[in-house]
Amino acid sequence: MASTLEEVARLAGVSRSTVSRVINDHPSVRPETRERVWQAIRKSSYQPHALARSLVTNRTQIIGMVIPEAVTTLFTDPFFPLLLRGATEACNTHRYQLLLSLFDDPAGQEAMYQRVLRSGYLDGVILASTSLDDPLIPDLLRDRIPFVSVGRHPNGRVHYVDVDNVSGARMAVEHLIRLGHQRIATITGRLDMTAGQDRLEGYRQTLKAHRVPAEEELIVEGDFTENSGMMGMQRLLPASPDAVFVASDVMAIGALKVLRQAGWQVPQDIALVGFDDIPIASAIEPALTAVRQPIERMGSMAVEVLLSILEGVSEEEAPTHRIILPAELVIRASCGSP
Amino acid sequence: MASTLEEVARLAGVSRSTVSRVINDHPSVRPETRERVWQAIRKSSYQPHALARSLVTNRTQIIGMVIPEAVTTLFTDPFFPLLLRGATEACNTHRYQLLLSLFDDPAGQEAMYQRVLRSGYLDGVILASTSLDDPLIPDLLRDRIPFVSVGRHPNGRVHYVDVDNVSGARMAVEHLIRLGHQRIATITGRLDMTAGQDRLEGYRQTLKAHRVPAEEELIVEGDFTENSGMMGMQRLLPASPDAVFVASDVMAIGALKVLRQAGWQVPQDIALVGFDDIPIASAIEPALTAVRQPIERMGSMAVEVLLSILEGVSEEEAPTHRIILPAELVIRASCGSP
DNA sequence: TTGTAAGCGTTATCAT
DNA sequence: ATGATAACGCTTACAA
Repeated sequence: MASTLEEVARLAGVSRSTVSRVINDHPSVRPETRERVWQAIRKSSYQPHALARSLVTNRTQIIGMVIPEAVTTLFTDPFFPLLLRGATEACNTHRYQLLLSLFDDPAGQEAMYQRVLRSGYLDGVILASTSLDDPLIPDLLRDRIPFVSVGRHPNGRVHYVDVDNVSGARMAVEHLIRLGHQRIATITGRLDMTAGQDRLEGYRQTLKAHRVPAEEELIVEGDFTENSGMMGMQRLLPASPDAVFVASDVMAIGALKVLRQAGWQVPQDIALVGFDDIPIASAIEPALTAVRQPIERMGSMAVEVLLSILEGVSEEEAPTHRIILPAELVIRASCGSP
Repeated sequence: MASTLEEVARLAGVSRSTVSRVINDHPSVRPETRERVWQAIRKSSYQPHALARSLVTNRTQIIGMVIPEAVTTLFTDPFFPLLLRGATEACNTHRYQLLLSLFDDPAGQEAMYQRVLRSGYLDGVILASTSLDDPLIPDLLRDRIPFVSVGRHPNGRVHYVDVDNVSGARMAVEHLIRLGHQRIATITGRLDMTAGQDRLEGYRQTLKAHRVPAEEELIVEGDFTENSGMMGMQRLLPASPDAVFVASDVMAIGALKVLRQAGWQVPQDIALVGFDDIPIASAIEPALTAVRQPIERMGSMAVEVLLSILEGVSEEEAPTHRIILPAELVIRASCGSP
């Protein structure tokens, strides 16, 4: 069934090398030979053995998508599916494959790193949602494994693709201020991730710019999960904010549940803005005003950037790619109208 | 950096074979030799080259997860992320890797099939949500590529893992009947998939069992997308059903939107039951009563079954694995109470 | 217990 | 333009 170069060669009455040349579109093959070889290839329904090829070319056409341990629980968040879809789309157009690695336990992560990342199976890696202190990044740098991070990273050698979290948060909070809200609270994302930090930063900047005093009791830390959104809202209630900027839609849904239970009306009693604009945002009651990030686009861009690095002519210190995509505010019902 | 067996062997003063034996835990290596070799391995931070190994063992420890073209748009449905999570989990415990293939266009699918499935990169494949007439299944059978389908398939040689769709649907409709509903409609799933067929079958069986006449105007076909749920509900309104069994939660959300717009109260004016019990089901207002399927479990089971096939001693006609996991009815607010 | 050597199916270099 | 032949890094008989 799985025929080899050798058999095709015999069938066509040429040598392995010639068949190989035909397969790889090498110019110096006489047209009639080429045709004869193609016939033999079709006849034997030959398919090159990717492994054997990779062994010599040092290219597998496979890139890894690594999502570290801590976020695995988060996988129900539509963020990852969308990211994946963008990434696979780009892979498809470039005839690359995507190997998905969800690291589940911290112990396994190191083992996985050795086994997968250093095994020669991958041409490069996309890293999603890593925390700032994730050992993966230094490891990858040390081993010179080409990778692109989805999410800003301070290290100057890390290529990344990100959304403009700071200005996204600013747009959200400015919207709330414009609507006349005074006590604007926030439920932050994980603060050991730049996305969490940046969204908080945008929140702070906006309050400052509008001379609204930042009260620490109006800032509670979440971790992007729905549950942390519920806990956060719970802790916020006593401070009686009149608006909350929630750093992710999933957390906003959690917050909404708590508000409903506590008998607060949204947006009458309190306004809510989310971040992400995942599909459910428009399905819930009231429809959620949210900062939209181009998640799919980030996935495909990450792949594009990685491939451009892989095809980089000069191994030597090429510039670090740092791509920031714009965010956008989608206004729905959860903030009411002015 | 990437050292080879050869170098380790030189460092330890033994031959390549011995190092190979140590790496592969072959028993016949003298303990002291083994120790010496391990030291050399650590010292050179040697990592076996997976490709080279695979070339000779004919095993890559990679399995593919294939999601055909038509469903790619569906990828925002939490079904797939959950399935993926289950699958990766099982892969992690068995030290396998998962290669994700989303086929985006029908044209590309054939090319992809040749390139990926027949290239020798995969030990086996998990197939998700294929339609009955997808050419992939006959192709895989012909090429004797080991695979497991997530979702029942009538071909007797297809191994599969599925949820008990018929009895799940029965539970849903029986619940509605128990609550006194008379005009029970259904928005079906894609009828070119067994999941869609089976859920409709369960609906029909139950009506029959309870001597409720099946009116064809109460049956509309959907395709599992939210949009088809909206369209389906739209078409159902004139028939004024007092309950709807919707074959997926995502469609139920679409139906809910239409009902809201039309001014129908759920559950006062009409009851709604979904299928899947994805996380949002409990987040929306009113919380959705739904048939729960163990999606993650299906993902991990599919992997387990595939691996058991791969490790199957006798290539010869082993029995076809057909695993049906139980469904469960989760009662919430969308049907009201008796 | 250990080493030698023959592959695995390609690509790539060098003659011809 | 084509064909030998040597890698690529590993496993695995077969010998010793």
